[in-house]
Amino acid sequence: MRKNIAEEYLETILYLTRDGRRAKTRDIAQAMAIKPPSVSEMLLKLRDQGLVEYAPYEGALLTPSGREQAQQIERKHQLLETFLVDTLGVEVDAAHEEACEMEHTISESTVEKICAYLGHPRLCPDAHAIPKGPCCEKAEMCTPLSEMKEGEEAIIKIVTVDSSTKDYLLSLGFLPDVLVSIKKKLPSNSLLVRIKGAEIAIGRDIAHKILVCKVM
Amino acid sequence: MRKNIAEEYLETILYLTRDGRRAKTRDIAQAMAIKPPSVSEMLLKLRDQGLVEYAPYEGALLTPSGREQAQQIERKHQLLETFLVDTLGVEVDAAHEEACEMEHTISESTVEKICAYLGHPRLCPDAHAIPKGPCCEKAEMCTPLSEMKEGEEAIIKIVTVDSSTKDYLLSLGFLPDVLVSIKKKLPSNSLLVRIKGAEIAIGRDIAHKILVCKVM
DNA sequence: GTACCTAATTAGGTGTACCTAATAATAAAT
DNA sequence: ATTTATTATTAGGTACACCTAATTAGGTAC
Repeated sequence: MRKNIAEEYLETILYLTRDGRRAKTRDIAQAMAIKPPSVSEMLLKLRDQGLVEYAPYEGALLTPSGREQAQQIERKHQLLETFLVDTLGVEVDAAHEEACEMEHTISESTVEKICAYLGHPRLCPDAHAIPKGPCCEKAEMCTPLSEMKEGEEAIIKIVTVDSSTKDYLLSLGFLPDVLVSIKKKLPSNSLLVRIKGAEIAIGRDIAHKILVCKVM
Repeated sequence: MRKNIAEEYLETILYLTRDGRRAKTRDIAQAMAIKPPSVSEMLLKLRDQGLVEYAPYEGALLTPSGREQAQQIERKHQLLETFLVDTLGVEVDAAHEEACEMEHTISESTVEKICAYLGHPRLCPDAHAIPKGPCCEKAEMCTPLSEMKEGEEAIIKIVTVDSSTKDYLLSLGFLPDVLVSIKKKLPSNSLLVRIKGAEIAIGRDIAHKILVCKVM
């Protein structure tokens, strides 16, 4: 079974079962612009894979694992669409079409990076809610380094910056689970921090992208 | 013939003919991890589509139209890879793999937007040169609004900003081919410009993303 | 309860991209 | 020049996702 195709079915079934009812063969076929016999056939395969609950003449339902996969694809779609529209300025309709294709090729770890890049958005350009991902949960337990006050201490948790900045920060010792203390907040909103015994100045923009966990 | 698959063949042939020699069936098969008979078969189809020059036992060569398509995919790949690595901080190897998939799903117009977003980069993270696209040519004939001097006038050409900023600028009349004149350059590098009779302040960051053509 | 209608399934078939095994062409070696 | 090795092609077959046409199941009307 082709991965993209299975994903399309799962997405469609997720959509059609939103109201709690089982998805009918006919409706799945219609939504995917294919004929009902193709659906019957595929539902058997998806059932064998443990992705849908299905018995002939009774429609289909997602199993927990099928639902999880479907939701993950949907989230990929929404984050891609958000990125295309909000960051690149692609038209909403075109972005939707393109996200439909790209959602099957982007990896889990890359969507998480896009999510962080977009600041863990809660809404898609089409106004649908975007479910939280693992990156959102983590980010919620953290505060940007830029919001720390003088004298406070924190543990570095997530650093989401481009690769050259990342290399620079790594060379300074900015790794997850390392302790930093804020020595001074400069008027430009730059920070003077102490890390591994060295005092380092960090610009406002970068400090905003370093998420830390306050130490009480 | 599936689009993605044809594209994979074209890319492979482009790569294998870099040295001027014709691509051998065996080498194409090896590069694509498939068997030679599959290649022979597909080469006939690609020939019928006018994408490759091919005669049995003589290997394959790209036609002008095939070469153009192949180069376009290659450029998509490189820009995606650059984006993944430089902007999102994805590991180089993972980015390469992912770009291999995504290159077939991203549209021409969206790659152009990514290219502009990245500032028309000339090099890929893997050190290969990225060929110029139409957006690069246009951008070369323009200067960022932020580099204009007080008293100068210019025609707006390309505005590459996120969608909310775009809406804001549109409401002010920042459309292509509209004339702006720089009234004052503020110490913060913000600009006071005159557009359609109104005086408007534009921040440094936004001014950098508005490309204009100087009027002498 | 029977007739009827709609929806779903089964049966059988198509096109695509791959495969293996067998055959043919080219290139290299003696 | 003939044999040998390599490479390419042809022939025939598989898996997949779709299709149409025919059949069967389930719900509704009378």
